[in-house]
Amino acid sequence: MKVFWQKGFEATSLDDLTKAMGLSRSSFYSAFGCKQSLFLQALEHYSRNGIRNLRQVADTAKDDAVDAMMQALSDPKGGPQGCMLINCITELAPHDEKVAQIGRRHLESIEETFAKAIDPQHPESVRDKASAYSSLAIGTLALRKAGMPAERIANTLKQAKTILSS
Amino acid sequence: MKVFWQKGFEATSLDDLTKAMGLSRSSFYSAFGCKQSLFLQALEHYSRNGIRNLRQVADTAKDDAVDAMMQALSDPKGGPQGCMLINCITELAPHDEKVAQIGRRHLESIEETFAKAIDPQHPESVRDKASAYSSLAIGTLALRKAGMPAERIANTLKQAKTILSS
DNA sequence: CCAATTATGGACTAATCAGTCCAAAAAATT
DNA sequence: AATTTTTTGGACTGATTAGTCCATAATTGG
Repeated sequence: MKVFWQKGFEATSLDDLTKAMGLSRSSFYSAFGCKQSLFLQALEHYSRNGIRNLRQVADTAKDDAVDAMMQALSDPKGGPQGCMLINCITELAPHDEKVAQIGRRHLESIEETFAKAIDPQHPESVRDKASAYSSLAIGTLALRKAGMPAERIANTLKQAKTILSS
Repeated sequence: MKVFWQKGFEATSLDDLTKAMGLSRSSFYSAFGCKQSLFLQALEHYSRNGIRNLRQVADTAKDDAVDAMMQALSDPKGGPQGCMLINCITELAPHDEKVAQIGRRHLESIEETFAKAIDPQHPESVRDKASAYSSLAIGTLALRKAGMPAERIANTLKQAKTILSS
C-alpha cells in the first residue's frame, strides 16, 4: 500500500512491490494473482483505515470536529504524497470503474462524516454544506502538492471555515 | 498537449506522441529534444490558454463573474479528464520541481482572477476568500472524476457560493 | 541544373515491464 | 524416516519503453 501510495499504480513495478514485501515473484503471484488485484486491496485498505481515522478525529475533538477534520484531510500523513485515494482517482478513475467506485464510496464517507460533525441530529439537512467542506479540503491537497506555503493554505482553511460556519 | 492531458506523462509513449503529431521519431527529437521538454512546453501552453480563457469568462459574465468562474473550473472542457494542470500536479509535482513551479504559478493566477472578480478595487484584501473559491472548484474536480452525479456537484457549488458570498 | 543542407522513415539498442515456469528447497503428512 | 504437498528463487518470455543513428529523400541556395 505504501509503495502504491508513494508512486501511483503505473509507476510502481513488480520489483518495487516484491522488494517492499520481501516476497519472491512466484509467491507474489500465487498470493495476489496480479498487480491490479493487490492494488485494489491496498486501495480498499487505505480507504477503510482513512475513514476510521477521520471518524476518530471527529469524535476526539468533539467541540470543533469540523475544524479538526479539515486539518486532518488537508494535511494527511504520508508526507508530500497527499491522499492516496485522490491520487488514484486522478490517475485511474476515468479509465477504471472499480477505482472510481472505491473513490466514490470514500468521498461519500468523508461527506457523511462531515455532515454528522456539523449537525449530529439532522445530518441529511447539511449534506451540501458537508460536501463543500469536503471539496475544499480536497482542493487544498493540490495546493500543498504544488508546494504552496503551508501558511497560505492554513489561512485559506481558516477563512473558509469562518465563512462556511456562519 | 491533448495526449498528455488525456493520459498523463508516464502513460504517454513516444508512439502516442509521434502518431498524434504526424511526426517521425527523428523529427520529434530534433524538434523537442526529449519527452520531458515537449511535456513542459505543453503544460505551459495549457496554463497560458486556461488562464486566458478564465479571465475571458470572468470578463464576459461581469455581473456574476465568480459563479461563472466556478462553473468553468469545475467542469472544464476535455471531457472526464479534468484540468491538465491538477492532473500533472498530482502525478508529478512531488518529484519534479519544474512541474510544481508551473503548478504554483497557475494556481496563483486562478486565485488572482478570483480576487479581482470578487473585489476589483481591493483584490489583495480578499486573497484568502479567493483562495477558498479556488480550492473548492479544484476539489470538485475529484468528485467529478470519481463519477459523482453532476447534480450533486452543482448543488455543492451552489451551496458553497451562497455561503461564501454572504 | 547541380551541390549543400536539412528533414525523414524506420531499423536498432539497451533497459524495463508484467507475468510464467520449473527445478530445488521447505513443510506437512503419514 | 519416507513421501507428498506447498513454497520459493530466479531464469525466462514477449512486449514495450525512451532515445540513437544512418541511409535516403526532400528542400534549399547558387
